[in-house]
Amino acid sequence: MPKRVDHEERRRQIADALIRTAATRGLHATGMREIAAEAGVSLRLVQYYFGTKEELLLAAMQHLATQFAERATTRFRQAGGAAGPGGARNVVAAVLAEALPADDERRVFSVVNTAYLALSLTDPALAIGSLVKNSDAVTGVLAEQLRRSQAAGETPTDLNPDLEALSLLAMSAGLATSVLVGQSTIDQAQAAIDYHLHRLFVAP
Amino acid sequence: MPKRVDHEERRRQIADALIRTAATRGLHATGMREIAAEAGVSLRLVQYYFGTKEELLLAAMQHLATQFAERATTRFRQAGGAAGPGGARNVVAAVLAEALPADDERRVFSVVNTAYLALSLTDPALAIGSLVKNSDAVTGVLAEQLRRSQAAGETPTDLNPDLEALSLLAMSAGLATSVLVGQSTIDQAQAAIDYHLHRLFVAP
DNA sequence: AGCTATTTGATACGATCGTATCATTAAAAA
DNA sequence: TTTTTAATGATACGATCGTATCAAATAGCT
Repeated sequence: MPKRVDHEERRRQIADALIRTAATRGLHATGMREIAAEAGVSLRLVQYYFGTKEELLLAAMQHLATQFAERATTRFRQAGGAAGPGGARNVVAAVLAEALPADDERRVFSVVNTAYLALSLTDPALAIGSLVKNSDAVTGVLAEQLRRSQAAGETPTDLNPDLEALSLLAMSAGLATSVLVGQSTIDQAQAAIDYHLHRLFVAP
Repeated sequence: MPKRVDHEERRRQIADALIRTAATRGLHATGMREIAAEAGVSLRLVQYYFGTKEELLLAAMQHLATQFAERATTRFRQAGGAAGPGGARNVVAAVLAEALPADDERRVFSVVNTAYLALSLTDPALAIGSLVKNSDAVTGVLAEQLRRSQAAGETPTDLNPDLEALSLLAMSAGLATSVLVGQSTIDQAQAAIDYHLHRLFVAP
């Protein structure tokens, strides 16, 4: 038997290289040769693991969504999880804050995610699939947490969980791009999120 | 004296063609030849009015920002303007609703605007200039209107005008992209805006 | 050692892109 | 009618891109 290599690991490595270069040179301007150089492999190998560039783009998009989901999960677990009093606030705060480009890692995500978003609006082959499904699920989670918090008496009952969830997620996404273009600072964006958290969650 | 032509008009015409094709085929995928065909002129003429493609891209971005500002102005004037009771609400509602892709015209703006946003994040030559300045000015207007409404007793004094203005604009932008990707409908996005307007403006 | 999966190398092809360069025509104002 | 500007036409150039195609070399597992 010959050399054995984890194909998924290699694909992740190459996809990471794409994401990295796309964050600095732009997604559309990132070519196969540049990706190979960034990944430290040959152009031929990129073709070996991804037959076509479209396949690579799709895999990288999926990878980006997965990474984001993992980071969000980690963050809200570190915040104490969803159980017990104030748990709902932890979940909401974690999801909203995770979308902000607070450090280099998250900035890369925001930039490339925006690039994929723009690209998918006109390229039906990309179909945005992963990203939308992700956001859709998150919206449901937020609404559910708000309802749970309302039942626990920690959130005013006169607010609409569904509309709040939708607008909160839209707001965090909008704040992220606001920071990216330099219109507002990270602190301002975080302050806006905290401001709304204060409005949504009262003392238990 | 020879034939006289309004150069600015011609430039607008070509820039419009760029915006139109960019909304359907993508900004990066839109070539000079395609723009010329869409504008109904020769490729040579596009080169005549715009020496380089970068110049054309910048002019079209400026044009896009101008069109948006004009539409927003028209809308809030039709809503009764800023004077008198409830005027602040008119201004805020107009600005927020204008950002939503409610019809084809606004959808084109949202799509191309998103494309420019993504492009400017990695292309320093574009520098996003027009768009950011626009959003920055709008944020100031919103905050000012909220303060005025607070002074008139039509808005709760315990809310923060600056943070509200920043998050409202971020929210409308986020809602716009949410509609674009099909995650939510126009009605849901408008409902979210109305929901927050109800929270911000009470009976006089 | 031998088989096999992995990886690299060196190109080359066709297409498309932005840009440049010739020349010519159309038309309106003087 | 002359003059000047607007506009078109037909290409052509160099570059870059995704992709394909030849081949060879490397290295682990049995």
